[in-house]
Amino acid sequence: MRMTRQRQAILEVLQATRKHPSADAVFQEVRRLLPNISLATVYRNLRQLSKAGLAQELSVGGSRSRFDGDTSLHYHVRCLVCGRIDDLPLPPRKRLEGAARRVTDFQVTSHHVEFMGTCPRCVRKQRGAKP
Amino acid sequence: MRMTRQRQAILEVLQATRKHPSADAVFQEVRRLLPNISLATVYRNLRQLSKAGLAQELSVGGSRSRFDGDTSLHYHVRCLVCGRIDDLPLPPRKRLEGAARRVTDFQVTSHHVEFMGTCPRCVRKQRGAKP
DNA sequence: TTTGATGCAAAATATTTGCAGGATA
DNA sequence: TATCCTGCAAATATTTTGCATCAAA
Repeated sequence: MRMTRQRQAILEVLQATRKHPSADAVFQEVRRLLPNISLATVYRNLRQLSKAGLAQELSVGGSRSRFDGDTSLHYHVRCLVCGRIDDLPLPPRKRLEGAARRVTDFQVTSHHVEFMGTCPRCVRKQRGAKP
Repeated sequence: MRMTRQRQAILEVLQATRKHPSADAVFQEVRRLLPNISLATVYRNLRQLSKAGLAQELSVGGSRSRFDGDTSLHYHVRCLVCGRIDDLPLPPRKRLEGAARRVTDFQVTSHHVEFMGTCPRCVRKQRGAKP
């Protein structure tokens, strides 16, 4: 991966803030250093940097919302290959919220845990595809 | 809230599946019952049902991705009022992944915890706005 | 009846892609 | 120099909104 001025600048902006900016917010900030940079470049680099492990995308799983008719507190697993989401029959760790309250001044009212990995179907596909 | 045929149908679809469908997937499904329903109605209802506690939106926090220059495993708190996201200095519960593996056939490789609530600034605003 | 809800189309937002030219290793 | 990368514009994708009309309570 080439370290272009644009990529460099995006990475710097990302590492200099604690604000978890959106792509557009990164764009606005980087623009102050490189006024000609384009939003497309920011998008491309955010994705590439995330893939390379130099940044991370929050609430992974793409841009579309997913809905659940089960409103009880329960956790999810998401397949990083195909996007499939399953429920996880795991008792919720309500006590995590207590731990969170001790280290933040937010009023914490709920939490959610998402596990990530590969679903059985995609595991099989990957195994079959390699040889 | 009026229980229209559309709302009824959307709710039924949502409760009949374990697939955590996107808005469009719900639309396609509901269409089989009510061929004239519009996508806008589905969106409006998904939002309203979620607000009413009859459904829930996964990976809450809106439609835009957020990025983080800190790639270490750490948790986040999100303000449900203004969208602000803070890091949480909480030691990651790596052992959660073991618990997850015991109840799913996904290959679990990582996890993320997001707490939700209200940030101090919005708490103050709400207090000031009431009287 | 009253008023919230719908369908349609258009607008607003968010993200991705094709392509010709430019910069990095 | 060989590619990978960029900027621009156009294409997609996703979600929201205005408005006249409809239907639930």
